[in-house]
Amino acid sequence: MKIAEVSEKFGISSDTLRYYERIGLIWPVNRTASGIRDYSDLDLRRVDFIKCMRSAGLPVEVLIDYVALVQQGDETIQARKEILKEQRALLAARMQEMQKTLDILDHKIEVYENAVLKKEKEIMQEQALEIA
Amino acid sequence: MKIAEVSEKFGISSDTLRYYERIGLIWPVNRTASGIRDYSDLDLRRVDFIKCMRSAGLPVEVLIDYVALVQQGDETIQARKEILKEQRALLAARMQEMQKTLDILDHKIEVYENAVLKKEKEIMQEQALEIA
DNA sequence: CCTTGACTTGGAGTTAACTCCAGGTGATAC
DNA sequence: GTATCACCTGGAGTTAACTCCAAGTCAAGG
Repeated sequence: MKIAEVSEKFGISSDTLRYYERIGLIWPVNRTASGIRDYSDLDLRRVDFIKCMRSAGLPVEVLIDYVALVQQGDETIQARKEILKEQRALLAARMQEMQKTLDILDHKIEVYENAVLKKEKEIMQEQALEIA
Repeated sequence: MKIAEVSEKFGISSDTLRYYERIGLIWPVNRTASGIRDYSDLDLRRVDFIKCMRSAGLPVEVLIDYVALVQQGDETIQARKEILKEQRALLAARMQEMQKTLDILDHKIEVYENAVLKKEKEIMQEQALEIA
């Protein structure tokens, strides 16, 4: 699969895909004889993983470290697990913050809703007075 | 309340508080005769609101627009509600993305956990062989 | 065969959101 | 009263994460 197809498939620009590879966020992708990237199924799964992690806000730097550990083999399993656990905790904390904000937004929207309804009612009564 | 105290209370730097005021993210704060900011209770509630919205990732630019509408009075209630509803939807979508990532992280952590346990077991068996 | 278009690289530019700095003023501690 | 400290402003600098650009190479269509 060529870079433009991968870009299309995941909604990530070709520039970003090359950037990710350059900084070590995804493994080096196989090339055709003329040097053009040819993404394998494994490459696609790696892109998908990084896309998922990035979409949740995990920092690029942390993910680079993680990928480097994966490349170093089985000896780093413990270290990888620790990274994921830490990022999992941070993510859960962010989500809790966001839930708090969501609740406040819902409350404010409801208050505004009531304010709008009240105003409409007043206007209707004014119109009723005009007709009377 | 002086800026350093507000900074302490909310965990927002004085620089950021001044920056927020400068760009219109929070209302102008009352000053003492010599020009020093003196945050009122209302100011504190505004800071708290902005802190909450920012912590959930609502863009500064959107919040500036929202605050400007609040300052324009009751005529803008409908427009304000629309902004909040849109941001609420975006926030919920981000949270869903993050939940997906959280699930994947939990799965991976579990896989790593099992890998670590398996390795420990192998080592124990080796030790048992040595002793035997 | 030649043009068009997708690909390549290294490096520069952009964006959002702060964060820091220099230079200056007023208030407080000793 | 003087030294230190928090505060002020306008503007410059930083950081993360892309995003764009110039200049060059290769492959396929007409």
